[in-house]
Amino acid sequence: MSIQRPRGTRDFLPEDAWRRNRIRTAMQGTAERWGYQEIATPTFENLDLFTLKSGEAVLEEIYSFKDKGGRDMALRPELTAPVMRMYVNELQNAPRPLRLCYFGNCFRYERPQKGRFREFWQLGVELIGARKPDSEAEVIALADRMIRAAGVKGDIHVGYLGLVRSILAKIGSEHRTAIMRMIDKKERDRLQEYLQEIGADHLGIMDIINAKGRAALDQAEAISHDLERVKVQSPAPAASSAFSTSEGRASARINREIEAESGLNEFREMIDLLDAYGVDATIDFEIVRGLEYYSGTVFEIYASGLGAQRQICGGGSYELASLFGGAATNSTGFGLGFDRIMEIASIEETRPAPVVLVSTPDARAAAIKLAEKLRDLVLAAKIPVVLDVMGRSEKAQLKAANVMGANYAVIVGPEELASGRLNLRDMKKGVQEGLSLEEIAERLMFGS
RNA sequence: GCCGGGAUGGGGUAGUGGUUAUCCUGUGGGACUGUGGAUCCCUCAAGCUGGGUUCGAAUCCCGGUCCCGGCCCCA
Repeated sequence: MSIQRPRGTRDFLPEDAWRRNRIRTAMQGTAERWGYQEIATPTFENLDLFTLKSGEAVLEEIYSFKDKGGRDMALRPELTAPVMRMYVNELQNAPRPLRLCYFGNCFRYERPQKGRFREFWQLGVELIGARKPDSEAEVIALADRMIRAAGVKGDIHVGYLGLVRSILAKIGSEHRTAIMRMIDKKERDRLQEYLQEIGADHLGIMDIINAKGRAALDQAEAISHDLERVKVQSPAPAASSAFSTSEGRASARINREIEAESGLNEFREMIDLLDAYGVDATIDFEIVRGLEYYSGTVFEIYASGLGAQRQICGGGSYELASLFGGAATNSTGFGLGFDRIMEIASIEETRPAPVVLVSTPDARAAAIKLAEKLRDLVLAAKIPVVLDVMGRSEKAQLKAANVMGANYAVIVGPEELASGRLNLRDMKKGVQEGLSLEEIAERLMFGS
């Protein structure tokens, strides 16, 4: 019995690995052309980093362990927290804004299913320390372009937490988490009942989440305007005093209130900027992305063809730097589910076929040197040049070349070495021709 | 954590209680000592795992592992 690979992990065979690399390069190249610089963080971090950001509840799904020094460590379950930790540790004095991108494996102890694995890859960007509407529009537009670079079409839904939060500020704080949760879960009926029970059904929450697109924005503004005349229900603590910086280790999920100003004008500004980028996005206040460190615009992108796990991207503006001990800094970013992208990515390219250098035993040493030279000559086209290492007959070498998918073989024996003209064999046409190594390289790269 | 369907050479498969475990593909070699793909021959190589039932289990039953799909969750 051989050893099996761990549950929820995958092996990537040469074809898979090549495809993954192509698509990763296409998407990351897009980010780099927008000025985002790649960074990398450790595969494991102190466990606290993640419980601080996401709460103790994540412990159930985190790969955590004690190292030999007794420290609590965790395989990273996501990349935003490590990136922000890195920012706080060593980039707080870097010129603003910071445009960072990353690609890395993450780990979650979950039940595998379509588009969900225990080791998975996230590709994302963070834009740190810039003005919100501009940052948000740029980041959403970039997400759109990166997905397109992979040949994927997604539906972008953009929401805004400020409005819902400002409505919630008028409701007793004990109801807020439950309401946010029901919105996120799309439990319309229960939400409606709940709002009626607590006498908050006149505040417009249902109207907001039911409206979609431009109409939603107009509706939001009307509701926001009405809201100014609504009295705050008790008990309603002042929004900003609930979070005490002296308790810096509190989870972002608990006891942490982001200012509840509606800020709808900034959201509208951001939407107008998105138009300038030519991004087709649906305004959707139902997107709330549960966690409290999100501070304004949030967005998600969905694609079809993925079964139950349709979301391929999620992001928004947030403030995490202060949670990790830095100065409060606005950031906007997103993470893309790379494995889900791979499921639906369309690329037409095929990898370059190898060239096989076939030699007789007495020409082997010369063939090695010729192969080296030929690799340099065809470097730009990334054409692999391979030699036989099986001690095979010339016939068997050609057979192997055929199996490998080679379009050309270069045949080297005593006669070719004596004349300096190597035999370039076209494997498709079955014809061959005596040429110099340089001529062969030309032929391989540019055809005949 | 829950529900359903699965697991036979490297890949794809047949076999519903007794077979030297089927076939295709693949691997390496050969027929063919300087020229590939055809054909033929040889070779390599398999019932997830642990129990149970039985004279006898790949086959029936139970536990586990892993895979596929869904629920929960999704930072």
